[in-house]
Amino acid sequence: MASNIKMDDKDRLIVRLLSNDARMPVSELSRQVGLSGPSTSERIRRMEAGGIISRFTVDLDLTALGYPLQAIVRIKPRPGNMHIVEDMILNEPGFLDCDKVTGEDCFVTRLALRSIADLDPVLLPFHDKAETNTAIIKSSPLRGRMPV
Amino acid sequence: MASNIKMDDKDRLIVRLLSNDARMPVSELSRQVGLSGPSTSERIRRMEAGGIISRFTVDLDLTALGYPLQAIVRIKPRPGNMHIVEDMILNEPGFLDCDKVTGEDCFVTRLALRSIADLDPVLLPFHDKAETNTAIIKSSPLRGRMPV
DNA sequence: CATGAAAGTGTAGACCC
DNA sequence: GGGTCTACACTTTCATG
Repeated sequence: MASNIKMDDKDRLIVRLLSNDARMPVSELSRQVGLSGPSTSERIRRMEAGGIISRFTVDLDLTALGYPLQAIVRIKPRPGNMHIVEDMILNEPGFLDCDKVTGEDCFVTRLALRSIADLDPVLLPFHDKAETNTAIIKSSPLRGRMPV
Repeated sequence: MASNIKMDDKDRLIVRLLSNDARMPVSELSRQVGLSGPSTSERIRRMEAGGIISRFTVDLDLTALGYPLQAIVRIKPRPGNMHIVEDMILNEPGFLDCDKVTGEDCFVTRLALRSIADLDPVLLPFHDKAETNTAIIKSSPLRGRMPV
């Protein structure tokens, strides 16, 4: 297990700057943080090795990609259908997130759609193996924030 | 609204490579895509301008940051408390996502916790303004996938 | 979309506190 | 142990075909 790496304020600033622009050059990062280039590189490398930074990636705009609609779908498999339902979720590319949770529902998922007409066809195969509850997302006041 | 940019296979490959490592140099990207450096840079710029790429960022590991627990919390404000409840969510740093949805619940949120003991104190202030329903996340078979 | 020169950037080794 | 400095190799950018 990743032994808990300790972060100081400079580490936190580096992470915050990289969150806004992961391609920011080390030279500019170091300027804003107040360290030399090599020190800044070394801190980034340590945070990657320590597992704090799991990867550098891009945020894609689903609307621009042709998926202007999203829904939260809670899925409760009927007895004996747990694994098959999980596989069905993983194999339907529209599902973006899937969390296995305690409580009444078993899966809470996020589904991307090209149009509302696509909702029924996507959920239809589930209806003999699970109960589903769908809520269309009207807006997302908060996405992907990190705790301070 | 972002006029729908058309992407070809090379664009999709660029995006896929950048998703795995947003700091990959353009030189290596261009090698793998089979284009010159400037052409590759230009495609990245176009996808940023067209809104397909909303930003370059880092994925942080919440467990390594000291938040090993997450929960899905559905929040249904009592009449008249809609805006106050939304503000309370935005002002509690533990909430990572908040979606406003149709249906019975109004907000579906994702909450990060340092320990299970922190759940009650975080939700306590909501109890006179909303009904909440909490499901602890046992595992996340799928996080942040993009539709093919 | 590719090429080539100029400017900028990252990395490694030696050194310091 | 962590930080800095310098120099060299690599990368990006811009103008041009």
